[in-house]
Amino acid sequence: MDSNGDDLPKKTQHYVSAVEVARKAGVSRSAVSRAFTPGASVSAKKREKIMAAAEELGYQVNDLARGLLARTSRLVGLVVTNPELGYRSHLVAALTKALIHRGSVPIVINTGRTEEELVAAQKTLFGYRAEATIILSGSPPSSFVELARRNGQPLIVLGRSETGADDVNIDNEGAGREAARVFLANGLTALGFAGTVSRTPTTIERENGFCQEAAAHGATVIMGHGGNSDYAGGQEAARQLFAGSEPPQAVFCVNDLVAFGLIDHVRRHTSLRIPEDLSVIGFDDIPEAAWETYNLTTFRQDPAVMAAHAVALLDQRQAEPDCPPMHDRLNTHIVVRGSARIPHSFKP
Amino acid sequence: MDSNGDDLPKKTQHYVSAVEVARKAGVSRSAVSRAFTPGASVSAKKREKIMAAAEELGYQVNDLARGLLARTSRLVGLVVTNPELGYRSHLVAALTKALIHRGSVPIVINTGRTEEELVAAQKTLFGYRAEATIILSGSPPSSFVELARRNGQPLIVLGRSETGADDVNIDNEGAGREAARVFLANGLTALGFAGTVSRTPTTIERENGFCQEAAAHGATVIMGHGGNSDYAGGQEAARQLFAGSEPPQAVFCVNDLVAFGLIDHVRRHTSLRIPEDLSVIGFDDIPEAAWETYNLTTFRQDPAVMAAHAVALLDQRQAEPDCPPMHDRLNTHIVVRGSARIPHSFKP
DNA sequence: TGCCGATGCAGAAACGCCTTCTCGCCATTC
DNA sequence: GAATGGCGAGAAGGCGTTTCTGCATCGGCA
Repeated sequence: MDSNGDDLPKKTQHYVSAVEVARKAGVSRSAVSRAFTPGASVSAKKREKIMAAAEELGYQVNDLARGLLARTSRLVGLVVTNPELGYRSHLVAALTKALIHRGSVPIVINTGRTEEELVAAQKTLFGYRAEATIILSGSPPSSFVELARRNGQPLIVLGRSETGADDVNIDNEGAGREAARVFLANGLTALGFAGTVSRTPTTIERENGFCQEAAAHGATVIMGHGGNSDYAGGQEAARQLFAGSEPPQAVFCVNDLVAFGLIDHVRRHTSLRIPEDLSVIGFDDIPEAAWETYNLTTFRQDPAVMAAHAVALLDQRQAEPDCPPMHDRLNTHIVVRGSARIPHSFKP
Repeated sequence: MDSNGDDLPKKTQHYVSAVEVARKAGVSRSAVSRAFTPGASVSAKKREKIMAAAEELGYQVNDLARGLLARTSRLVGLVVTNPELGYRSHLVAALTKALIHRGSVPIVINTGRTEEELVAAQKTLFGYRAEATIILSGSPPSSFVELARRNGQPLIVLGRSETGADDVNIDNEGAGREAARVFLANGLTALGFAGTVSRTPTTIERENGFCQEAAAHGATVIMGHGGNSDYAGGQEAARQLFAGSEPPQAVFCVNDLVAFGLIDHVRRHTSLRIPEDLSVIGFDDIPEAAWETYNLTTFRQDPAVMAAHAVALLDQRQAEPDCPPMHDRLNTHIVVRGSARIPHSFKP
């Protein structure tokens, strides 16, 4: 028992530092440091003694100091808007998990997608010398990309390309085309697309693929655009699509949430049965898509896979800081459930 | 134009430091520091000049160094399991938003709820000298609470009391009682409770309140327990509840996801109509509860309010580091929709 | 048995970057 | 001419890492 004994715990209102551990273990400050650095030259006996002292004192290496010297921390920033919404909540969960598994520490900047807000987020992350920034929503302006490059901070953008940064994407256009093909192979030619007014590159690609493939086969596509790409947006799109005298026989929805809103609207306000009178295909395959009510045919976009690729891209970028922007494009595959008639001839 | 001119951007593979800003602005190092500290004695003109230089160079104060000196960072840790699931995704979103609004920077530790995992999360957060830790899932062991106290790091636990730390809670038991009262006032006496095998304090309180109130009025409650408190768990609970010859007339579900699973199971596998033959009440009021398919009567637990209270508690704790553990108990209120028959006499 | 060189380990010192404090100086201002 | 406010210079402090140097120990060889 030494002087800072157990009977005075109140006084210890601060973190213990390496000097205290050194004193307790009867070694030098640097020995403590070495004990915590893998591969450093310390004898096993001494390391053990130091670790015991550290454990007893509740010592924890100060990552702030460590990062100061290393000029980088293990913090990784995730910049995201509405992280609670649909697919994004799963992506955030998968990314935080993957990053922690990697030994990094995820910071989640929940903010808008305007340029100002993105720049503010970047400043915060620079301030903590974040190891990297991953952008899940919105498109970084080129100044953003440039500044990250200048500071040597990897920047990964999900769901956008052409930003000048590394990105992970999926084949939205291909999926859109495939959705059209599923409908067409069933003989359905009156098609609909349920999207949103505020179009993002992602949704535009899905729309383009779908419309192009439909046009190529002489099918017509009528468009419905809700306010947001969520449940209410789906209802609104449905209202538009099914208001006219010639409603579509099949609708491709920009994501699952929109599909749910659309389906519920159709069930309540029309007599159409799904999938007999109306085929619906969604996008994302969030867990709700498998719920019995919806039983939605949709395109699977596995958040864990996306997260793994983002992390892999980060590793690569750190290995080669100066190589040109890398682009990773993932494939999606359709998950067949009951909301769309699927032709026998069709192989996903 | 000085020597590190614009024609050699490649060389700037590092963060610019305060000395460089000082040199560029033609002022002293300390002036730069003063310019970035609110309330320090700098003339407006000089500050402006410094800010301009900082802007041009892309300078950002190193929060690692700042935190090292201050012995604390502005990082706040959120420890959470399955942050993508139901109510929790909304809570995480609300907390990150509230914290950022406050000027803090949220770290999200997505991990299990075992003691080991919680302790590992704590170590990480100590390492970065986090301003505070907020636990959303699981119960911190007493060593955890003690260590946080010793290190002077505020610790806030959501949804658990009796941990020795500050906590924010809701009146689960009262809500359970109210659910029972709604059913009873309708003359429904064959009641059911849909919960999970792995019981948490939160769910136990809801269950207790419900069962006690029912028992006090001579009603019987049969229990269904799914594996997890999610959709599949709700289906499983429904299977148990509706297997016997005397199914319940009304079921209180431990949360909305369970209610959805239960409702879907009932619709598919029984002929019972909701709410004519079966009343269902959920808990949380996540957005899906308002979807037309479910139109679920449920208890509202506003994530933004919960987050605001958590942040307020944090402010209070920082103002008075040594006051005894604080407990904040929020009320819930029932949101009446169509899944349960509501008696005319009933006032929420 | 005694000595040399090699080896491994420990301690001292410097470094990273910012904040804060103390002085001392200069230019205003009354 | 004295008082004030702004500013520069310099140094300390916070904490861990890394490099350098010195010392002890050990193996090997004569």
